[in-house]
Amino acid sequence: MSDMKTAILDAAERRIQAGGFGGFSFREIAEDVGIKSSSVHYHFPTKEDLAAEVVRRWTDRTSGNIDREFAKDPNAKRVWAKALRGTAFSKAHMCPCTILGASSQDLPKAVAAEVKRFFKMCQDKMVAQGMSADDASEFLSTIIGALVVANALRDSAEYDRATTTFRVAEKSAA
Amino acid sequence: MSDMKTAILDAAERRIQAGGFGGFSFREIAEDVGIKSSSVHYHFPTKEDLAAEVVRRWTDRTSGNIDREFAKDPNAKRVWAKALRGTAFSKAHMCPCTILGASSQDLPKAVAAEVKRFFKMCQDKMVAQGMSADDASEFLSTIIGALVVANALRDSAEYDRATTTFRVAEKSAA
DNA sequence: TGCAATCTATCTATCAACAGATAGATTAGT
DNA sequence: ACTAATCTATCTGTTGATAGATAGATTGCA
Repeated sequence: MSDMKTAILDAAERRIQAGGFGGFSFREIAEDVGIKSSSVHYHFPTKEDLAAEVVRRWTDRTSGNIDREFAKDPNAKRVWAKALRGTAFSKAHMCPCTILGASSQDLPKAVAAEVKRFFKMCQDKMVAQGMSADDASEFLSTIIGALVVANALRDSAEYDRATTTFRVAEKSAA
Repeated sequence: MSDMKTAILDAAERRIQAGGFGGFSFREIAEDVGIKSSSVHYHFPTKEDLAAEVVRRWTDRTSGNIDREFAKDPNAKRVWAKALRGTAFSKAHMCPCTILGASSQDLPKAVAAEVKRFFKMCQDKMVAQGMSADDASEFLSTIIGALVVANALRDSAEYDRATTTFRVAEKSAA
C-alpha cells in the first residue's frame, strides 16, 4: 500500500470518527493530505469504497490488537475493556464502526456490510475466548454504549465509570 | 403547538433516526409534510433549531414514559430495558439521541447540548430510582450500546440477547 | 542500448445536483 | 385590516464525480 493511500485512509478515518459517513468530503481529505480531490478519486473511485476500506482496516487492526493482548492476559473482558478505553481517551474519542453502526440504515451497502463484519468479529472472538453468546452480546453492548455516552457527555471518564467492573475485576474471567 | 410544526418535528425525527444530523434536509422534510422548504424555515429558522427541538421533545417524552412505567413496576432496570426495547423494535430502530451522541463532535452547539441533556436525564433518573452512579453508568451504556449493535447487525433480536438479564430478572431490583 | 508503449499519479477544469438560507409576494382566517 | 402561514424565486456554497492533459517512471521488444 502506497504512502499516499495510507495517508488518505488515515485522514478519512479521523473525519469519520468525528462525523460519520456524511462527515467527510473528498475535498477535505484532499486538503488533509495535500493533493487535489480528483487525485483522491484516483485511489478510491467512490466515497463508498473509501469508507468501506477505512472500516475494513479498523476491523483487522482491532482483531490483531485483541489477539495480541489476550495472549498476555487471559481475562477477555479486561482485554476488550482496555482496548476500547484507548479509543475513548484518544483524540478522536470514537470508534468509526460505532458511529457508522448507529447510522447503519443510511449507509451505502458496502460500508454497512463492513460495519456488520466488525461487530460480528467482536462477538465471534468473545465467544471463542470463552464467553457465552448472551454474555458476549451484553458485554459488547456495554463497551460500545460506554463510548457513545462518554462522547455525548464530552467526558472520557464516563467510559471508566461504565466499565469499572470489567477493567478491575480479577474474577469474572474469560 | 400547531399541527404543521408537529408534523415537521415528526418527519425530522424519523430522518434523524436513520441518518443523524446530516441525514435530513429542509427539502426532504418539506416533501414529507407537503409544504415548501422555505415554509419549514418559517417554523424552524435553522437546521440547528429543528434538530435541537427534536431532541428536546424526545428527552421529555422519554422522561415521562419512564416515570409512568416506574410507577407501575418498581424494577428500574426492567422498566428502562423495556422502554428502549420499544425503540429497537420500532420501524426506525434507533434512538435519535444515540445516533446524534455518537457524532456529537460534529454537531452544532445547541444540538450537542440537548443530546447531553438526554443522557444526563437518564443517569440522574436512574440514580433517583435507586441505582448507584457507577451502576447507572454501566447499565445506561449497555442499553444504548445494544441499540447500536442491533442496528449495525440489522437484527433487533440482538437487543434482546444483550438485555436478557435486565428484562427477565425479578431480583436485581431498582 | 535505445525507442516505443504503457502505467502511475497527479493536475486543471467542469458538471449537475443539492445544501441552507433569505426576500418578497400571496393567501386565508379572524 | 391585521396576522399567520405559505408560496415563488433566488443566492451562494458544497458535494461526488468525470474528462482530459501532463509529467515521470517502468516495461517490453528489436
